[in-house]
Amino acid sequence: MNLSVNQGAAQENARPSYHHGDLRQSLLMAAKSLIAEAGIESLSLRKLAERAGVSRTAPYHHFSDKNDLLCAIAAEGFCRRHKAAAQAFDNPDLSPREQFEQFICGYIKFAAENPEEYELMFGRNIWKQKNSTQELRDVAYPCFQHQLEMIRSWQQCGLIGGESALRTSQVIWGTVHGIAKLWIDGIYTDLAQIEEVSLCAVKMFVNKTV
Amino acid sequence: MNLSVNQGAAQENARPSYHHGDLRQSLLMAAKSLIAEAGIESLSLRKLAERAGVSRTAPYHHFSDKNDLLCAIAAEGFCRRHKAAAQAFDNPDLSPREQFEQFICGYIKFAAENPEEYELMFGRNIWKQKNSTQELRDVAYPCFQHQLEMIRSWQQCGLIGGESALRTSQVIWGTVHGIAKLWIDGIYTDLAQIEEVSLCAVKMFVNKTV
DNA sequence: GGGTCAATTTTGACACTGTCAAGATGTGTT
DNA sequence: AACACATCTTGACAGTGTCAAAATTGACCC
Repeated sequence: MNLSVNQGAAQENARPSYHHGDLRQSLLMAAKSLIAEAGIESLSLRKLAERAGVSRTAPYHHFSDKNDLLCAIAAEGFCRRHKAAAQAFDNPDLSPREQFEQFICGYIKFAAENPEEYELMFGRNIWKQKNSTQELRDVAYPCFQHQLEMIRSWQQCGLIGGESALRTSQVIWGTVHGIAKLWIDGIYTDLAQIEEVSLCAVKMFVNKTV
Repeated sequence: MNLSVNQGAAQENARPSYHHGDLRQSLLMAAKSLIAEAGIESLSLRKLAERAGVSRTAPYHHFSDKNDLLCAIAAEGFCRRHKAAAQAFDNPDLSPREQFEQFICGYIKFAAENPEEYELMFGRNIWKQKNSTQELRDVAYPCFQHQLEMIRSWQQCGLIGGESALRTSQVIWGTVHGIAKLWIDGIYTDLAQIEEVSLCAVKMFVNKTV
Protein backbone atom coordinates (compact mmCIF):
# COMPACT_ATOMS: atom_id res chain seq x y z
CA MET A 1 0.00 0.00 0.00
CA ASN A 2 2.62 2.48 1.05
CA LEU A 3 5.10 1.23 -1.47
CA SER A 4 5.91 4.16 -3.66
CA VAL A 5 5.58 3.63 -7.35
CA ASN A 6 8.76 5.22 -8.56
CA GLN A 7 11.34 5.32 -5.82
CA GLY A 8 14.24 6.61 -7.84
CA ALA A 9 14.83 10.21 -8.87
CA ALA A 10 13.30 11.91 -5.87
CA GLN A 11 15.02 15.14 -6.74
CA GLU A 12 13.63 18.57 -7.45
CA ASN A 13 11.64 18.76 -10.64
CA ALA A 14 11.48 15.10 -11.54
CA ARG A 15 7.87 14.03 -11.38
CA PRO A 16 7.42 11.96 -14.48
CA SER A 17 4.27 9.97 -14.07
CA TYR A 18 2.19 10.24 -10.93
CA HIS A 19 0.33 13.08 -9.31
CA HIS A 20 3.27 14.40 -7.47
CA GLY A 21 5.87 11.86 -8.33
CA ASP A 22 6.98 10.62 -4.97
CA LEU A 23 5.35 12.72 -2.33
CA ARG A 24 6.42 10.53 0.53
CA GLN A 25 10.06 11.14 -0.18
CA SER A 26 9.49 14.82 -0.85
CA LEU A 27 7.72 15.16 2.48
CA LEU A 28 10.57 13.53 4.34
CA MET A 29 13.07 15.84 2.70
CA ALA A 30 10.96 18.92 3.32
CA ALA A 31 10.48 17.87 6.92
CA LYS A 32 14.19 17.51 7.48
CA SER A 33 14.90 20.91 6.01
CA LEU A 34 12.14 22.51 8.06
CA ILE A 35 13.48 20.89 11.20
CA ALA A 36 16.96 22.07 10.39
CA GLU A 37 15.66 25.60 9.98
CA ALA A 38 13.39 26.09 12.94
CA GLY A 39 13.75 23.10 15.20
CA ILE A 40 11.56 20.12 15.70
CA GLU A 41 9.23 21.83 18.12
CA SER A 42 7.88 24.09 15.42
CA LEU A 43 7.38 21.48 12.73
CA SER A 44 3.73 21.32 11.74
CA LEU A 45 2.12 19.15 9.13
CA ARG A 46 0.51 22.18 7.56
CA LYS A 47 3.75 24.07 7.08
CA LEU A 48 5.27 20.87 5.82
CA ALA A 49 2.52 20.37 3.28
CA GLU A 50 2.87 23.95 2.13
CA ARG A 51 6.60 23.54 1.69
CA ALA A 52 6.00 20.43 -0.37
CA GLY A 53 3.44 22.27 -2.46
CA VAL A 54 0.41 20.18 -1.54
CA SER A 55 -2.66 20.73 0.58
CA ARG A 56 -2.86 20.22 4.34
CA THR A 57 -4.21 16.71 4.33
CA ALA A 58 -2.21 15.26 1.49
CA PRO A 59 0.46 13.85 3.84
CA TYR A 60 -2.17 11.66 5.48
CA HIS A 61 -2.14 9.36 2.49
CA HIS A 62 1.51 8.58 3.04
CA PHE A 63 1.71 8.76 6.82
CA SER A 64 -1.14 7.67 9.02
CA ASP A 65 -0.19 10.20 11.61
CA LYS A 66 2.19 12.95 12.54
CA ASN A 67 3.80 10.41 14.81
CA ASP A 68 4.16 8.10 11.85
CA LEU A 69 6.06 10.76 9.93
CA LEU A 70 8.33 11.48 12.88
CA CYS A 71 9.06 7.78 13.22
CA ALA A 72 10.08 7.63 9.58
CA ILE A 73 12.54 10.50 10.02
CA ALA A 74 13.86 8.94 13.20
CA ALA A 75 14.36 5.66 11.37
CA GLU A 76 16.61 7.42 8.89
CA GLY A 77 18.63 8.79 11.79
CA PHE A 78 19.15 5.33 13.26
CA CYS A 79 20.24 4.09 9.86
CA ARG A 80 22.86 6.79 9.53
CA ARG A 81 24.15 6.33 13.05
CA HIS A 82 24.25 2.56 12.68
CA LYS A 83 26.33 2.79 9.53
CA ALA A 84 28.80 5.22 11.06
CA ALA A 85 29.23 3.11 14.19
CA ALA A 86 29.74 -0.10 12.23
CA GLN A 87 32.28 1.58 9.99
CA ALA A 88 34.45 2.63 12.92
CA PHE A 89 34.09 -0.74 14.63
CA ASP A 90 35.04 -2.73 11.55
CA ASN A 91 38.14 -0.69 10.86
CA PRO A 92 41.01 -3.16 11.30
CA ASP A 93 43.58 -0.39 11.76
CA LEU A 94 42.16 0.61 15.13
CA SER A 95 43.09 -0.93 18.45
CA PRO A 96 40.20 -1.87 20.76
CA ARG A 97 40.98 1.14 22.86
CA GLU A 98 40.82 3.39 19.80
CA GLN A 99 37.61 1.72 18.71
CA PHE A 100 36.07 2.36 22.09
CA GLU A 101 37.12 5.97 22.07
CA GLN A 102 35.71 6.37 18.59
CA PHE A 103 32.43 4.88 19.74
CA ILE A 104 32.04 7.16 22.74
CA CYS A 105 33.18 10.33 21.03
CA GLY A 106 31.45 9.46 17.78
CA TYR A 107 28.15 8.86 19.49
CA ILE A 108 28.20 12.15 21.32
CA LYS A 109 29.50 14.00 18.29
CA PHE A 110 26.70 12.61 16.16
CA ALA A 111 24.15 13.85 18.67
CA ALA A 112 25.82 17.23 19.02
CA GLU A 113 25.98 17.76 15.29
CA ASN A 114 22.42 16.63 14.61
CA PRO A 115 20.61 17.76 17.74
CA GLU A 116 17.13 17.95 16.25
CA GLU A 117 17.43 14.58 14.59
CA TYR A 118 18.77 13.01 17.77
CA GLU A 119 16.02 14.58 19.80
CA LEU A 120 13.58 12.97 17.43
CA MET A 121 15.21 9.53 17.57
CA PHE A 122 14.56 9.41 21.29
CA GLY A 123 11.98 11.27 23.30
CA ARG A 124 9.13 13.07 21.60
CA ASN A 125 6.84 10.20 22.62
CA ILE A 126 8.11 8.07 19.79
CA TRP A 127 8.98 5.16 22.05
CA LYS A 128 6.50 5.71 24.81
CA GLN A 129 3.31 3.73 24.90
CA LYS A 130 2.85 1.91 21.63
CA ASN A 131 3.81 4.78 19.39
CA SER A 132 6.82 3.24 17.71
CA THR A 133 6.28 2.11 14.15
CA GLN A 134 7.24 -1.36 13.01
CA GLU A 135 9.59 0.24 10.49
CA LEU A 136 11.29 2.21 13.24
CA ARG A 137 11.74 -0.83 15.42
CA ASP A 138 13.12 -2.84 12.54
CA VAL A 139 15.83 -0.26 12.08
CA ALA A 140 16.51 0.70 15.68
CA TYR A 141 16.66 -2.68 17.40
CA PRO A 142 19.59 -3.96 15.34
CA CYS A 143 21.29 -0.68 16.12
CA PHE A 144 20.82 -1.28 19.85
CA GLN A 145 21.92 -4.87 19.46
CA HIS A 146 25.05 -3.80 17.65
CA GLN A 147 26.00 -1.58 20.56
CA LEU A 148 25.61 -4.50 22.91
CA GLU A 149 27.86 -6.67 20.79
CA MET A 150 30.57 -4.04 20.59
CA ILE A 151 30.54 -3.67 24.37
CA ARG A 152 30.75 -7.43 24.72
CA SER A 153 33.80 -7.59 22.52
CA TRP A 154 35.57 -4.84 24.46
CA GLN A 155 34.79 -6.68 27.65
CA GLN A 156 36.14 -9.95 26.31
CA CYS A 157 39.46 -8.41 25.35
CA GLY A 158 39.74 -6.93 28.84
CA LEU A 159 39.48 -3.31 27.79
CA ILE A 160 36.54 -2.48 30.02
CA GLY A 161 35.11 -4.03 33.15
CA GLY A 162 31.57 -4.47 34.35
CA GLU A 163 29.57 -7.56 34.97
CA SER A 164 27.01 -8.78 32.48
CA ALA A 165 27.53 -7.35 29.03
CA LEU A 166 23.92 -6.23 28.96
CA ARG A 167 24.14 -4.19 32.16
CA THR A 168 27.48 -2.72 31.20
CA SER A 169 26.12 -1.79 27.82
CA GLN A 170 23.11 -0.15 29.41
CA VAL A 171 25.33 1.93 31.68
CA ILE A 172 27.63 3.07 28.90
CA TRP A 173 24.73 3.84 26.61
CA GLY A 174 23.23 5.80 29.45
CA THR A 175 26.42 7.78 29.79
CA VAL A 176 26.72 8.81 26.19
CA HIS A 177 23.01 9.41 25.89
CA GLY A 178 22.98 11.49 29.05
CA ILE A 179 25.89 13.67 28.05
CA ALA A 180 24.35 14.17 24.63
CA LYS A 181 20.99 15.03 26.12
CA LEU A 182 22.37 17.46 28.66
CA TRP A 183 24.05 19.25 25.80
CA ILE A 184 21.11 19.18 23.43
CA ASP A 185 18.64 20.27 26.08
CA GLY A 186 20.78 23.26 26.94
CA ILE A 187 22.16 22.35 30.36
CA TYR A 188 25.71 21.84 29.16
CA THR A 189 26.25 24.96 27.12
CA ASP A 190 29.90 24.87 26.14
CA LEU A 191 30.42 22.75 23.06
CA ALA A 192 34.18 22.80 23.49
CA GLN A 193 33.78 21.03 26.82
CA ILE A 194 31.73 18.23 25.34
CA GLU A 195 34.69 16.55 23.72
CA GLU A 196 36.69 16.79 26.94
CA VAL A 197 33.79 15.23 28.79
CA SER A 198 33.68 12.44 26.23
CA LEU A 199 37.37 11.70 26.66
CA CYS A 200 37.00 11.79 30.42
CA ALA A 201 34.23 9.20 30.13
CA VAL A 202 36.50 6.98 28.05
CA LYS A 203 39.22 7.12 30.69
CA MET A 204 36.80 6.37 33.49
CA PHE A 205 35.50 3.24 31.79
CA VAL A 206 38.74 1.83 30.45
CA ASN A 207 40.63 -0.45 32.81
CA LYS A 208 43.76 1.15 34.21
CA THR A 209 45.90 -1.96 33.74
CA VAL A 210 45.60 -1.78 29.99
CA MET B 1 4.43 42.21 42.04
CA ASN B 2 4.04 38.50 41.90
CA LEU B 3 4.16 38.16 45.63
CA SER B 4 0.94 36.55 46.67
CA VAL B 5 -1.06 38.33 49.32
CA ASN B 6 -2.02 35.43 51.53
CA GLN B 7 0.32 32.52 51.03
CA GLY B 8 -1.04 30.25 53.71
CA ALA B 9 -4.17 28.11 53.50
CA ALA B 10 -4.04 27.34 49.83
CA GLN B 11 -6.37 24.42 50.29
CA GLU B 12 -9.76 23.69 48.76
CA ASN B 13 -12.46 26.07 49.86
CA ALA B 14 -10.38 28.60 51.75
CA ARG B 15 -10.61 31.88 49.90
CA PRO B 16 -11.10 34.45 52.63
CA SER B 17 -10.35 37.82 51.17
CA TYR B 18 -9.26 38.12 47.58
CA HIS B 19 -10.93 37.17 44.36
CA HIS B 20 -9.74 33.65 44.42
CA GLY B 21 -7.54 33.62 47.48
CA ASP B 22 -4.25 32.41 46.13
CA LEU B 23 -4.68 31.44 42.54
CA ARG B 24 -0.99 31.08 41.83
CA GLN B 25 -0.63 28.27 44.32
CA SER B 26 -3.88 26.67 43.27
CA LEU B 27 -2.73 26.68 39.68
CA LEU B 28 0.53 24.99 40.56
CA MET B 29 -1.28 22.30 42.48
CA ALA B 30 -3.86 21.77 39.77
CA ALA B 31 -1.09 21.61 37.18
CA LYS B 32 0.76 18.94 39.10
CA SER B 33 -2.34 16.83 39.50
CA LEU B 34 -3.22 17.20 35.82
CA ILE B 35 0.29 16.19 34.85
CA ALA B 36 0.12 13.19 37.14
CA GLU B 37 -3.13 12.16 35.51
CA ALA B 38 -2.47 12.55 31.82
CA GLY B 39 1.20 13.36 31.36
CA ILE B 40 2.92 16.59 30.65
CA GLU B 41 2.32 16.46 26.95
CA SER B 42 -1.40 16.95 27.38
CA LEU B 43 -1.28 19.78 29.88
CA SER B 44 -3.00 22.85 28.49
CA LEU B 45 -3.52 26.17 30.15
CA ARG B 46 -7.22 26.01 29.36
CA LYS B 47 -7.77 22.66 31.02
CA LEU B 48 -5.68 23.92 33.91
CA ALA B 49 -7.80 27.05 34.28
CA GLU B 50 -10.96 25.00 34.18
CA ARG B 51 -9.66 22.66 36.85
CA ALA B 52 -8.82 25.66 39.02
CA GLY B 53 -12.27 27.08 38.42
CA VAL B 54 -11.25 30.26 36.64
CA SER B 55 -11.44 31.50 33.08
CA ARG B 56 -8.92 30.71 30.36
CA THR B 57 -6.83 33.83 30.70
CA ALA B 58 -6.78 34.15 34.46
CA PRO B 59 -3.44 32.31 34.76
CA TYR B 60 -1.79 35.02 32.70
CA HIS B 61 -1.95 37.35 35.68
CA HIS B 62 0.26 34.99 37.69
CA PHE B 63 2.47 33.52 34.98
CA SER B 64 3.62 35.53 32.02
CA ASP B 65 3.66 32.47 29.86
CA LYS B 66 3.06 28.76 29.70
CA ASN B 67 6.80 28.41 29.83
CA ASP B 68 6.82 30.50 32.99
CA LEU B 69 4.39 28.14 34.65
CA LEU B 70 6.39 25.09 33.61
CA CYS B 71 9.53 26.69 35.01
CA ALA B 72 7.80 27.19 38.34
CA ILE B 73 6.81 23.54 38.54
CA ALA B 74 10.29 22.49 37.51
CA ALA B 75 11.75 24.69 40.24
CA GLU B 76 9.72 22.78 42.81
CA GLY B 77 11.14 19.56 41.46
CA PHE B 78 14.72 20.78 41.82
CA CYS B 79 13.93 21.83 45.37
CA ARG B 80 12.65 18.38 46.28
CA ARG B 81 15.53 16.59 44.63
CA HIS B 82 18.09 18.90 46.20
CA LYS B 83 16.73 18.27 49.66
CA ALA B 84 16.69 14.50 49.23
CA ALA B 85 20.25 14.45 47.90
CA ALA B 86 21.56 16.65 50.70
CA GLN B 87 19.85 14.52 53.30
CA ALA B 88 21.56 11.33 52.11
CA PHE B 89 24.92 13.06 51.76
CA ASP B 90 24.82 14.57 55.23
CA ASN B 91 23.95 11.31 56.92
CA PRO B 92 26.98 10.56 59.14
CA ASP B 93 26.09 6.87 59.42
CA LEU B 94 26.92 6.21 55.79
CA SER B 95 30.34 5.37 54.44
CA PRO B 96 31.44 7.29 51.32
CA ARG B 97 30.77 4.23 49.25
CA GLU B 98 27.24 3.99 50.66
CA GLN B 99 26.75 7.69 50.08
CA PHE B 100 27.80 7.32 46.48
CA GLU B 101 25.49 4.39 45.93
CA GLN B 102 22.66 6.33 47.50
CA PHE B 103 23.35 9.22 45.19
CA ILE B 104 23.36 7.16 42.01
CA CYS B 105 20.39 4.99 42.91
CA GLY B 106 18.51 7.84 44.53
CA TYR B 107 18.88 10.04 41.49
CA ILE B 108 17.59 7.42 39.12
CA LYS B 109 14.87 6.36 41.49
CA PHE B 110 13.67 9.93 41.83
CA ALA B 111 13.43 10.22 38.07
CA ALA B 112 11.73 6.86 37.70
CA GLU B 113 9.16 7.64 40.35
CA ASN B 114 8.40 11.13 39.08
CA PRO B 115 8.85 10.76 35.34
CA GLU B 116 6.67 13.67 34.28
CA GLU B 117 8.23 16.02 36.77
CA TYR B 118 11.71 14.94 35.78
CA GLU B 119 10.86 15.35 32.12
CA LEU B 120 9.81 18.87 32.93
CA MET B 121 12.94 19.71 34.93
CA PHE B 122 15.03 19.03 31.86
CA GLY B 123 14.02 19.14 28.24
CA ARG B 124 10.75 20.68 27.20
CA ASN B 125 12.69 23.72 26.02
CA ILE B 126 12.97 25.03 29.55
CA TRP B 127 16.73 25.42 29.37
CA LYS B 128 17.16 26.01 25.69
CA GLN B 129 17.56 29.49 24.35
CA LYS B 130 16.76 31.99 27.06
CA ASN B 131 13.65 30.28 28.35
CA SER B 132 14.77 29.58 31.89
CA THR B 133 13.29 31.80 34.55
CA GLN B 134 15.46 33.57 37.09
CA GLU B 135 13.58 31.71 39.81
CA LEU B 136 14.35 28.39 38.15
CA ARG B 137 18.02 29.20 37.82
CA ASP B 138 18.21 30.31 41.44
CA VAL B 139 16.97 26.93 42.54
CA ALA B 140 18.66 24.69 39.99
CA TYR B 141 22.21 26.05 39.94
CA PRO B 142 22.88 25.35 43.62
CA CYS B 143 21.52 21.89 42.97
CA PHE B 144 24.03 21.36 40.16
CA GLN B 145 26.78 22.84 42.30
CA HIS B 146 25.96 20.50 45.13
CA GLN B 147 26.40 17.53 42.86
CA LEU B 148 29.82 18.80 41.87
CA GLU B 149 30.87 19.15 45.50
CA MET B 150 29.74 15.65 46.38
CA ILE B 151 31.71 14.22 43.48
CA ARG B 152 34.74 16.21 44.59
CA SER B 153 34.56 14.80 48.09
CA TRP B 154 34.30 11.24 46.82
CA GLN B 155 37.27 11.84 44.62
CA GLN B 156 39.31 13.26 47.49
CA CYS B 157 38.73 10.23 49.68
CA GLY B 158 39.80 7.99 46.80
CA LEU B 159 36.46 6.36 46.23
CA ILE B 160 36.22 7.29 42.57
CA GLY B 161 38.75 8.22 39.92
CA GLY B 162 38.65 10.66 37.09
CA GLU B 163 40.60 13.78 36.43
CA SER B 164 39.15 17.19 37.12
CA ALA B 165 36.21 17.11 39.48
CA LEU B 166 34.15 19.07 37.00
CA ARG B 167 34.66 16.64 34.13
CA THR B 168 34.12 13.64 36.36
CA SER B 169 30.97 15.19 37.69
CA GLN B 170 29.74 15.87 34.19
CA VAL B 171 30.31 12.27 33.17
CA ILE B 172 28.58 10.83 36.22
CA TRP B 173 25.68 13.21 35.91
CA GLY B 174 25.45 12.21 32.29
CA THR B 175 25.28 8.58 33.29
CA VAL B 176 22.45 8.91 35.79
CA HIS B 177 20.62 11.37 33.57
CA GLY B 178 20.97 9.11 30.57
CA ILE B 179 19.77 6.00 32.33
CA ALA B 180 16.85 7.95 33.74
CA LYS B 181 15.98 9.39 30.35
CA LEU B 182 16.21 6.09 28.53
CA TRP B 183 13.75 4.72 31.04
CA ILE B 184 11.40 7.69 31.01
CA ASP B 185 11.36 7.96 27.26
CA GLY B 186 10.42 4.33 26.93
CA ILE B 187 13.58 2.75 25.55
CA TYR B 188 14.40 0.85 28.73
CA THR B 189 11.08 -0.74 29.53
CA ASP B 190 11.77 -3.03 32.46
CA LEU B 191 11.65 -1.13 35.72
CA ALA B 192 13.13 -4.04 37.63
CA GLN B 193 16.27 -3.77 35.53
CA ILE B 194 16.75 -0.11 36.30
CA GLU B 195 17.98 -0.75 39.81
CA GLU B 196 20.38 -3.39 38.58
CA VAL B 197 21.67 -0.95 36.00
CA SER B 198 22.13 1.65 38.72
CA LEU B 199 24.15 -0.74 40.86
CA CYS B 200 26.22 -1.75 37.85
CA ALA B 201 27.02 1.91 37.27
CA VAL B 202 28.15 2.28 40.88
CA LYS B 203 30.52 -0.67 40.52
CA MET B 204 31.92 0.63 37.29
CA PHE B 205 32.79 4.00 38.76
CA VAL B 206 34.08 2.93 42.16
CA ASN B 207 37.78 2.16 42.30
CA LYS B 208 38.49 -1.56 42.62
CA THR B 209 41.20 -1.07 45.23
CA VAL B 210 38.71 0.26 47.78
C1' DG C 1 -10.04 5.10 -27.94
C1' DG C 2 -13.31 4.83 -24.10
C1' DG C 3 -14.81 3.29 -19.55
C1' DT C 4 -13.90 1.79 -15.07
C1' DC C 5 -11.46 1.59 -10.73
C1' DA C 6 -8.48 2.84 -7.30
C1' DA C 7 -4.88 5.75 -5.79
C1' DT C 8 -4.16 10.37 -4.86
C1' DT C 9 -5.25 15.10 -3.67
C1' DT C 10 -8.32 18.90 -2.16
C1' DT C 11 -11.99 21.47 0.30
C1' DG C 12 -14.60 21.96 4.39
C1' DA C 13 -15.10 21.33 9.02
C1' DC C 14 -14.27 20.43 14.08
C1' DA C 15 -12.24 20.65 18.42
C1' DC C 16 -8.43 21.97 20.29
C1' DT C 17 -4.28 25.10 21.52
C1' DG C 18 -1.60 29.73 23.39
C1' DT C 19 -2.13 34.44 23.79
C1' DC C 20 -3.61 39.31 23.18
C1' DA C 21 -6.90 43.46 23.84
C1' DA C 22 -10.74 45.46 26.32
C1' DG C 23 -13.88 45.50 29.55
C1' DA C 24 -15.82 44.16 34.18
C1' DT C 25 -15.23 43.34 39.13
C1' DG C 26 -13.62 43.51 43.36
C1' DT C 27 -9.83 45.33 47.15
C1' DG C 28 -7.04 48.58 49.63
C1' DT C 29 -5.65 53.42 50.47
C1' DT C 30 -6.34 58.11 51.01
C1' DA D 1 -16.61 58.35 49.28
C1' DA D 2 -13.26 58.27 45.62
C1' DC D 3 -9.58 56.89 43.38
C1' DA D 4 -5.93 53.59 41.82
C1' DC D 5 -4.87 49.10 41.08
C1' DA D 6 -4.75 44.13 41.15
C1' DT D 7 -7.52 40.63 39.50
C1' DC D 8 -10.60 38.18 36.59
C1' DT D 9 -13.76 37.55 32.34
C1' DT D 10 -15.34 37.84 27.59
C1' DG D 11 -14.20 38.06 22.81
C1' DA D 12 -11.17 37.31 19.32
C1' DC D 13 -7.26 35.61 16.33
C1' DA D 14 -4.02 32.65 14.28
C1' DG D 15 -2.39 28.22 14.68
C1' DT D 16 -2.63 23.10 15.31
C1' DG D 17 -3.88 17.74 14.14
C1' DT D 18 -7.21 15.11 12.00
C1' DC D 19 -11.59 13.38 9.98
C1' DA D 20 -15.30 13.03 6.10
C1' DA D 21 -16.66 13.76 1.70
C1' DA D 22 -15.87 15.31 -2.77
C1' DA D 23 -12.86 16.00 -6.73
C1' DT D 24 -9.05 14.98 -9.68
C1' DT D 25 -5.91 11.93 -12.09
C1' DG D 26 -3.38 8.07 -13.62
C1' DA D 27 -3.38 3.05 -14.89
C1' DC D 28 -5.46 -0.84 -16.88
C1' DC D 29 -8.65 -3.70 -19.54
C1' DC D 30 -11.83 -4.19 -23.35
